[in-house]
Amino acid sequence: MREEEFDVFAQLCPSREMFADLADKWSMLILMSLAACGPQRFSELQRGVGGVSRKMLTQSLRNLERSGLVLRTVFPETPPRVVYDLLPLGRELAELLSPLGRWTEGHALQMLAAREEFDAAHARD
Amino acid sequence: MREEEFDVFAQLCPSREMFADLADKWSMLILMSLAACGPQRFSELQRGVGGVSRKMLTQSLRNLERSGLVLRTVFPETPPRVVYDLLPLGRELAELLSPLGRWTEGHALQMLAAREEFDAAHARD
DNA sequence: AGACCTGGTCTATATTCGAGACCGCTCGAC
DNA sequence: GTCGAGCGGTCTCGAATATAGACCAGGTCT
Repeated sequence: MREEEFDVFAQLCPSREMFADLADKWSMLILMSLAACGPQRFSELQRGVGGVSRKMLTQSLRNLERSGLVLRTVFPETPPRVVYDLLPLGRELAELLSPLGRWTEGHALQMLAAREEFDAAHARD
Repeated sequence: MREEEFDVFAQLCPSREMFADLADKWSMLILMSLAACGPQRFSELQRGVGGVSRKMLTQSLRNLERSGLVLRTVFPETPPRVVYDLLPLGRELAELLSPLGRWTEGHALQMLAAREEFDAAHARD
């Protein structure tokens, strides 16, 4: 029993909603950065994940925090420090995500070549 | 040598551009569907990937085709059939993606619970 | 004192998405 | 033969979303 309970391919399945939230450029890069560089504060993450705006960083982090993947800790020093770290659930996920990043880096050239070929073939129309 | 050549975290790196294209709900689900159910025609994919519009399906498939991940074949029968299948590059990627889908299905409940807890904690403000 | 870093929020604009109409073609039912 | 449906798309429109950048109240550095 409980096989087939959840299905990411089904539009109305809760797991699909979760998948749609996680299958996002910034969320994935944030988790990968936390996995690769350890706990980081807000501005470290912003520098680590090149090109992310403060708004999207805040938004994605809140989402990850809400889903129990990331822990946000405020150290009440002066000035206060805010540090983000992976929770066990987030670490599990990040371990599936990191290979994806490495694969992309390793195959970027092949994909770029395919794109040029495709574009050349379709320019002749 | 050639270590550090590509870096998905760098905003201007070609691999990051590729990553941004692939780290997309529909592209990932399409690759996963092709990996799980084998070659499929356009309308089969549309039914398989619940909730995708024809527009986004076309767009994502073109993108995957352009990057050399997916092969589009038109069988000149009457009426013509259009079949999409994974190329080796796409199959490699799909093999990293599928675990992600299964993980999401397996941990959806935990994440939903975390969300409820988070929302409850922040409603008391 | 003036400039910068911190962790954000807010707004205005640009981009993207989803819903649905439309298309020409072919098939099966009536 | 004609009505409706399925095929593989394209086009358009309004709504949702992303990006860029200003702003903020503190504290630190020079």
